[in-house]
Amino acid sequence: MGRQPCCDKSQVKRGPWSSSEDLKLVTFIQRYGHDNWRALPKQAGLQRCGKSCRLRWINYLRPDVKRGNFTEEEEDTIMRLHGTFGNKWAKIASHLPGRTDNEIKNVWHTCLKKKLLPKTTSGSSAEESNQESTITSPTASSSSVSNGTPNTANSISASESTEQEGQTAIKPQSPMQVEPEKPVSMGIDVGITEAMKESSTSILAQNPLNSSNPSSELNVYRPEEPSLLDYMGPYDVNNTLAEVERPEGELHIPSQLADDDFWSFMDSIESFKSNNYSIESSNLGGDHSAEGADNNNWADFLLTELGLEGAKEQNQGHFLPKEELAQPAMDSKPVQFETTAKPEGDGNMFFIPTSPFWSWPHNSGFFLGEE
DNA sequence: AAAGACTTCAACCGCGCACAG
DNA sequence: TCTGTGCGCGGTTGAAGTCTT
Repeated sequence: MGRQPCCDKSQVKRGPWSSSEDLKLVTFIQRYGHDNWRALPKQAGLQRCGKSCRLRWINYLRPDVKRGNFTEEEEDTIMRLHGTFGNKWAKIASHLPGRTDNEIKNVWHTCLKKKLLPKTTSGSSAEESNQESTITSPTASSSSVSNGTPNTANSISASESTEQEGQTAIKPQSPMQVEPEKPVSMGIDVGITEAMKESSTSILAQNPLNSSNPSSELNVYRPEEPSLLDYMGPYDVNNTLAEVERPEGELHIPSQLADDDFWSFMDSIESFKSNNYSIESSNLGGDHSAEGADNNNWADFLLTELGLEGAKEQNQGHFLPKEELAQPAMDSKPVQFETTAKPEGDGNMFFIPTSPFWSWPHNSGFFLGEE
């Protein structure tokens, strides 16, 4: 009797994940964790199988997952560890914080294997067969370590190897082990172009908030330019608002944020909408002022500032998908604004919406443009 | 400019292992 | 000890992107 499939294939969606599905998954896991992958899709309202959710989370959505090209150091480490462990990708990944086994496996097959070949001219066939043998025979790799093959990749110390067996290597931190009150940096970037990812640098390292945040050492992806997605402050899963310093100056809104899910999320935050604040702003020659009940729809306000006020109505009550909005220019559009009043609390403080998915700049909560 | 070849990588699949009952 | 269930791992696939002709 064969093994039962993990789920009813006819009932689940397959293929690439949409930003909407990502949003659902991340939001759910941030709030409730992932104790039971099998039950998670149903609870989160996803038409996916649990396995698919797990894979998506681990390989892509997890906050500490590091994206972008592998450094030379990382590549060296992979080659060295591969010589020791063979195709034990998960074990190799445990040595590379923020990197997933899948990613390492891919980079091995696409780049590193080729790099290794030119080095092994006369003995290339033996080297190759040795490596490939690890695919079908897990023990083959360990024997290759002990057989004295003059392979620099085998130079990992015995103690290190043993240590790995005990799983004491750096482990990616489970999101639900993160206290909600602690600063959480998110590498999620729905709506951000691949080009931005490619040019990404570690703004994280420059952020003083991160020096006290151990998890931030994982060097997650950050866009080169600080943006609305670059929020580094504390994220409270139980409260979708974060209190930040009163924003003044330019609010840069990347066009990539013109995403259906983002705007829906912004509009969904009742507590934010009910805050009685007023904003005076000007953009593209037009002056707008917004005050409390007169403009308690944050998404509409921002769309107005972006000159996209008609977008929602044009699409049967929904905002246009990002594919249509995020063109022609992908640059940030600055919105000049100044808050003038806030009835409650410290006058220098201001509430901004937060989410596990959509984030805001660190420091004042907004990216302040040049004077 | 178009077509085909090649590369990349996200996602899928099946199996083995661990664990609870 | 046996059996069922869920998770994690490693191999593979295929769509999309890039390069070459």
